[in-house]
Amino acid sequence: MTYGTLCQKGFEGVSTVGLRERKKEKTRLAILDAALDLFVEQGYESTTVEQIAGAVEISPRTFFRYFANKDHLVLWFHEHGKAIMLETLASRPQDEPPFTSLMHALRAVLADVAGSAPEDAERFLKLRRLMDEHPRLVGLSVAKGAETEREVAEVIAARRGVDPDQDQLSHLIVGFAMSTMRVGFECPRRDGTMSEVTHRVAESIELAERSLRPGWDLRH
Amino acid sequence: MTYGTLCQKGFEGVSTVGLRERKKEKTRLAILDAALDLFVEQGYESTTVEQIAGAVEISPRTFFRYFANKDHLVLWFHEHGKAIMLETLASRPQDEPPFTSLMHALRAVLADVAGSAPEDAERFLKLRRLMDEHPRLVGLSVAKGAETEREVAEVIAARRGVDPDQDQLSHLIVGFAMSTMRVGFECPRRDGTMSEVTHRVAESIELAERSLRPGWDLRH
DNA sequence: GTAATCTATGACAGTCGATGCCATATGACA
DNA sequence: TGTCATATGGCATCGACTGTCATAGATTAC
Repeated sequence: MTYGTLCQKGFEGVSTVGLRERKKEKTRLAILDAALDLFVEQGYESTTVEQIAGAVEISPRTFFRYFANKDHLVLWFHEHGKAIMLETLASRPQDEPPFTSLMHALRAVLADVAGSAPEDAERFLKLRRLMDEHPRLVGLSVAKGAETEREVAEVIAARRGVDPDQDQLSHLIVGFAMSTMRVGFECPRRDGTMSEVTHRVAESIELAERSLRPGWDLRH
Repeated sequence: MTYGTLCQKGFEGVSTVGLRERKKEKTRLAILDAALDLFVEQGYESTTVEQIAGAVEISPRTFFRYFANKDHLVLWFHEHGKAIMLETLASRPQDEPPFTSLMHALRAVLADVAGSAPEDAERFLKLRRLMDEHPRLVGLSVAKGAETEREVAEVIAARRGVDPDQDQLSHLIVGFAMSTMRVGFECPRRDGTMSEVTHRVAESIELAERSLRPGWDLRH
């Protein structure tokens, strides 16, 4: 599975997908690209939905049928990352130490991003540059990440056989894992290429693993 | 220093503060309390600024002179927490391991909240219950926390004598510390008393310290 | 192929959060 | 008391959304 999967909804053949569906996905990406370009040009706040809609020649009302709100343009790729994370997690052996599984999930997300189609990679990097200049977007992103964190914590708690509302360690494990992820993806500021991202994430994973006591995530 | 400090701006005597200042702080708290009650009653989203303003008999325009926006009602106590955190951090010896200093800062925030005046404690607990029911508010809170995290990371990097844009470990240290904080403060769901919060935060600090390798935050 | 049907879109009106501007009221201070 | 600073309210306006309805175009049934 690659980063572009979300945009294509599988390959069951044209007949299943239909003209309608394909056109919708094309429009969605057109909106996304137009918006990102406008954001880079004139900033996030000062770009209006009306402008974005105008750039792709749809009505503002239609814009909101593709993206629930303006923020979703920026948070959109999170959905995909979350999906990969949960899938990977489900595929790991139940008796693997949770943090190890989470690092595998993180690597899977990274591999997916790094291996995505050029246009998708472009979008990803553009978004990342955008966040560098707009702290508010980082906030949005982190908040979305916290949502994922909550979900993942439930999975981890279930796997450890404890009640997520009682067990702090499950939350701590996931919290540390998400911190590792954020540090890897967010702390850039050099050339901003995909290979840099890959390198940085690998580095932060290594750092985290070296920092934790062996077996810390196995206690009850 | 107690949690209420922000609401009173010191004790240099009435003459320095003046009627104006005192009235303003009284109004600010009145708005806050009215808003929290309305939020509990009818939810965050469905409470309008007009209603809040009406409840304290001010104009909506004036509301925005006390709180930059509706979200600030909820994020307000973060400012205070951040201030304590940075103060505590500054007061710790430069050669103390960074994570240890951060845990001291966390304990200071906790002590402040726990030792605040009854009305302030009430506000804090009410807010916390509110967040339990409104995921969006948790998101706001986390986003605000991310901002703090960034600032704190700069302090830690400076202290370690490294460039914050180059050194991932500084970010990881602060990320782990903030995760510990969130786990302690956010994972509640029992009686919702202040003593429970105290207990939970202490627990998460202990858990974090036990999980990390001694000296992990000293490497370069 | 035509009719019935489903659905994506646009237009419009309306709500709410937020901001700038100006007039006025009220505390501060000499 | 009079002057000055500032807190407030009212108004106009913008921009993000949302509900509703009519319509055009795609899909399916016959």
